[in-house]
Amino acid sequence: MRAARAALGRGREVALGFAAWQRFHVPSWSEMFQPVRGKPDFPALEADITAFWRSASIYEKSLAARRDGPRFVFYEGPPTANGMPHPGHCLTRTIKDLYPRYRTMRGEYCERKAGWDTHGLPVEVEVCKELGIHSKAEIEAYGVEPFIHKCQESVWRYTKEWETLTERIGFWIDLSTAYVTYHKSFVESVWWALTTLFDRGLLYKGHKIVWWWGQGGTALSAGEVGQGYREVADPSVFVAFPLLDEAGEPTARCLVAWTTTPWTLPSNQFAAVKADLEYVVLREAAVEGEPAAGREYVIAGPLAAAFGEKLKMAFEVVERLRGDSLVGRSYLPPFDIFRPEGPPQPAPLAAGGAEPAAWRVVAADFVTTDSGTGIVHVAPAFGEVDYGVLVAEQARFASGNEPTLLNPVAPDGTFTDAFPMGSGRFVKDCDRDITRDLKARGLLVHQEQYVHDYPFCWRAEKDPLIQYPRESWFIRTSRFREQMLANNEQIDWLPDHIKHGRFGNFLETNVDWALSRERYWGTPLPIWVCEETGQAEAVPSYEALLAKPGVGGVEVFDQAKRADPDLSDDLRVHKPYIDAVTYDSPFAPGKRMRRVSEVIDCWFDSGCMPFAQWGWPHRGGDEFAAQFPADFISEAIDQTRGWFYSQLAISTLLFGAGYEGDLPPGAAAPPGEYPHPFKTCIVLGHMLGEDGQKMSKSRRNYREPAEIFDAYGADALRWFFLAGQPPWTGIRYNERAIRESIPEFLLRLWNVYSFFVIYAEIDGFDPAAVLAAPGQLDHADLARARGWRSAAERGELDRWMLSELHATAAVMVERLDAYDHFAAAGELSRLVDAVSNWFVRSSRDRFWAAGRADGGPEANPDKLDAYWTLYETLLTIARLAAPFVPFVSEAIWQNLAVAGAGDAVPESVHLTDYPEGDEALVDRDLVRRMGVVRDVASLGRAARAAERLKVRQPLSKVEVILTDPATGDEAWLAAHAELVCDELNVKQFEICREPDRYIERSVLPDLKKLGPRLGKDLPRLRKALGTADGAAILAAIHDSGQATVPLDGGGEAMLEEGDVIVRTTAKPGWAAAEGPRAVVVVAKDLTPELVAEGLVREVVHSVQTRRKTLDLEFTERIELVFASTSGELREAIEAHLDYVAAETLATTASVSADEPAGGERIEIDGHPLVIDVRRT
RNA sequence: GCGCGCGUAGCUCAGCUGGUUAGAGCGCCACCCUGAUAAGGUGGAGGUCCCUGGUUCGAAUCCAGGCGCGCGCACCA
Repeated sequence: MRAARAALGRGREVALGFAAWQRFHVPSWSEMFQPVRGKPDFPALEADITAFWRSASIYEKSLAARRDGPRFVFYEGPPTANGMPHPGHCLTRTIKDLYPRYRTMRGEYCERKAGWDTHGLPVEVEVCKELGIHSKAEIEAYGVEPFIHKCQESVWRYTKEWETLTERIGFWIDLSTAYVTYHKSFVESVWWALTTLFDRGLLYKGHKIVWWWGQGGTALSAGEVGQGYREVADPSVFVAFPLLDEAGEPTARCLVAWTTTPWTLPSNQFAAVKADLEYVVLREAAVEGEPAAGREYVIAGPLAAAFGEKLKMAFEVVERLRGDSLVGRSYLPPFDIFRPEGPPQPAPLAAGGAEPAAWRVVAADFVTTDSGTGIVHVAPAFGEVDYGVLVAEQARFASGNEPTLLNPVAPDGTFTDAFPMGSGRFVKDCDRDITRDLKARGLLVHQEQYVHDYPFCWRAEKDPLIQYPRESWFIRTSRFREQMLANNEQIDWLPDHIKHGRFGNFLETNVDWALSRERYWGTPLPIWVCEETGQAEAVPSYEALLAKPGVGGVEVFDQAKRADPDLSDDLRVHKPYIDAVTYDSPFAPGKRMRRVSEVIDCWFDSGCMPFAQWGWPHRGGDEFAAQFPADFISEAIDQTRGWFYSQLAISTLLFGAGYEGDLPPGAAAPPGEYPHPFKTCIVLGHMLGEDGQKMSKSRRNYREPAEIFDAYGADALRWFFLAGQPPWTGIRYNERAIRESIPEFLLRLWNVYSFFVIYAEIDGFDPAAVLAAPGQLDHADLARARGWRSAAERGELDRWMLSELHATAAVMVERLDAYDHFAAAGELSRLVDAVSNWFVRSSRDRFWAAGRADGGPEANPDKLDAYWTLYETLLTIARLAAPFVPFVSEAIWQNLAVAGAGDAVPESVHLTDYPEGDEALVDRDLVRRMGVVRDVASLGRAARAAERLKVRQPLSKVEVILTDPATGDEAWLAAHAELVCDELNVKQFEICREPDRYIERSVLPDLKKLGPRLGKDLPRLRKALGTADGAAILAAIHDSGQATVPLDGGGEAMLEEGDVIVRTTAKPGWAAAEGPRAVVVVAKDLTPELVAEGLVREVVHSVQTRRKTLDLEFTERIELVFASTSGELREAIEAHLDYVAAETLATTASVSADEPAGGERIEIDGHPLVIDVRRT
């Protein structure tokens, strides 16, 4: 292929193939560049580029070229492919593409291994929806084996959409070697991690109150619970607990307890008060004509008033008492399902004496007066704190007499027969009946709605979670809190407040990781238990399992495989097959080891990804060693407690001191600065819909990514993400904003590119012809071309452009190295604006000047300079822009570099080195001074506009007054008189000799300087200077070095050089405009000669318009015939006939009073004119 | 409730180590320019810089207290 292309000579054919190019380039007449269409079809262009990258394996080549470079390690946080990708994923994929691309261009070797998160509740729930089932019983009835098969299929449901998106947005990543969390190799790495934790005593089984998903029959981790909070209105009830007298009979005095979970009242075991808090006993005040109500309420003193208001009743306080005086009193619980008949029976305490084991007032520190009544209903089965009360009470009683946990709720979240009223119904659904019953029995003191956030299952959104006592497996992460915090210190977070804010806070409040899930589709917990003794051991791999003595049950999978040869071998390590594998117990002769039934939290899978993606430590030692830790990761903010945490926690626990001893024999130890798994993390904001609300399918407040790609292209979307706002602000996904970002950058760049190609063709500018060794076509490479002149030899405009170019490159590198692509994009945008609106604009004449640009005998050196400058600028911009907008950059590179130089230059812009900027070409003084010229031009246009002097009308003179003559810019500006005259269409440029005619100078104090010195006198000085003669003060400072200003109300202030700022304002009556650096005045007076010239310019403009309507080529010659009844106009045209002909490429031109047959009838400033443009 | 972030033009956002007339882009209006034109230029309209109080000669910027929005946390019993 390479040889074939070389045989074609200078590689004219473009790598994309000509047919593809024709779609966005008009058919060629050229020898150099493919002509560029003025109106690019970006989506079509991108499709062609994508095809080119794929067929030419550009991504693979970009890796191969950097194989020996330093590593840049990137981790792909695995998405789940069982849902459609949405705009948020486009953002992450854009950011994840930008930095690897950039780093690769910088010479680093950046492998990009894709990954898929495949396990867990989301998948199971999806499958259940599909099967129309919900509960675990239904899954069991359907069969675990077919269910698992469904899960495995479901995981790949939208893979195609994901792959399409990935390629379409230009995210370069290796999908073919993607890691998959359900693969055997991945699972075995996770097993190794769990075995290591188990052997170190960090994985334990605990009896705890967990957040429980009743319908799903499993506990959830803190992370999962956090995802499901929702605001709901729950019943809020105030319930009377009558205190018992010595005989065990209820009295009229009642404790008032408050709860938002009436369904926990049947399980009440204690009432808690705060020992040192004051409580009051309230009695309903007597109302005239009615007997005083007999009942008394005990409630915390500070809450009594609010309580009275709620009940809209007047109470009198009959007694005040401290909380500890209530401790030990028995009361009547709201339900008697667990309570024996008769008075409470005391049970012996460990320390001697006796007390009733339950339904007794206890003291507890967690009681507050923030809300409620200061008396807490304690149901140990359904609250972590409540459970703590029970454990503490149990410790007080003599062995065998402890209070037991009372639990009338089954694991599926329904009441058992122990509570007949709710038997078989979900607990929360019984709140209303329970409340009604309490009311009927006179125990309901008050009822209202309480709006608060309550957790629901993050996947089954209608299922509320409940706190529930359960045996569950935990990882002792809380023991590593300090180490995790220390490791966090070493991570660079963007934005940096994440480190000590969200993420740091989350680590501070770390609790043990509730790891196990009583589910089906997940990494099985690799723990086998002796059926006799209950002793357990963990198994680090399938191979280790097979090596166990007397292993059996492996054949279950083999049989299934025979029945279905398509069955994936990866399922060997999954339920239900793995559950069949048992082996001889080392703990009890003749007994078997059986696996526990649980699978694990899928977040643990993804957190193991740094090593599990290679199957380490069982295999992949070299890869892991080279790819840990990551230099860069990026995900959205919801991953703080997800993937960001799981990676850090696992890494900290596993790779802290002494991990080497836990590696299997022969496994490579990981290198690097352990144990933080990533060095830099960009935390992305959440994307919002068009209306600023959360994106939601049902609200239809965003357009599908595919539609955006089809309408505007991937580069437009990428640019919108990268240049629109810093990545961590919540991004409004706004179609209008995406559309509008095109002209301001992509199209502007394209226009310059198109301009260059058009004129390069006309002038025969052909770099490839004069470059023996083009290299990467950077400054040094171009210097070897024939006819090339160094920057020092070129004009100021060229030097200025090159200076801007190289300075911008340097800043962009500096910004991108700091992961600040937003600022880098801003620089790039400014650069493109500078090329388009100053360099090209000011250089037009040079491109249109006589002579060729081909290095031949007719060559015009200045013209050639302009081409070389623009050529270098465009190529460099293509490379600078490549990580941001990879498609357009590639299109420009293909045409400007590959089309001419063929194999002699890198085949793709993404195979070039990122420009770093050549400091030697940067001339900051020139840039500043060019800024002055641009200011003057801009002010001149403003002055014209203010007087309605249109630019086509030539004026005699422009005068400039510089605000600060000391800079020495005067002479420099005078030297650029031609440029200014050109821009402003004036005949003469002058630095004003008598500025006082046009301007006034006033003197302002430099507050920053004088503030600290004068303090309170400052306002008076400002007032004094406001009315003072500025010129006199300036003169005084100039002559004697200081000026004295008298202050109102006495005293004076002394001013020295540098204490004041001079402001220049234009006097009224002149066509003048003022800016911070200069005042520009244009002469308004018109001589007949100037008027005539103005008319001629109008005529030329009309002819050009006519050429355009006739669709003439830029170089096509014409014949011109004018006719006008206006003598003034005829004279003007006649006087400038040569000029008109030259400007309009007319071979002949004539003007007469007689109207010709053809032609267009128009009016020029009130003068009638007929123009006849004829093709030659 | 606690924590993090945010509140500046119609929209999207800069500015915020205190300093003079608070900026940019887009949108809108007017005019201009147009041999790159889905461009470009100049001007204009549009602001209680969320509120209140404090520190200071001076506050969009610092401090305190509110209010509002987004997100996170969770022993709201």
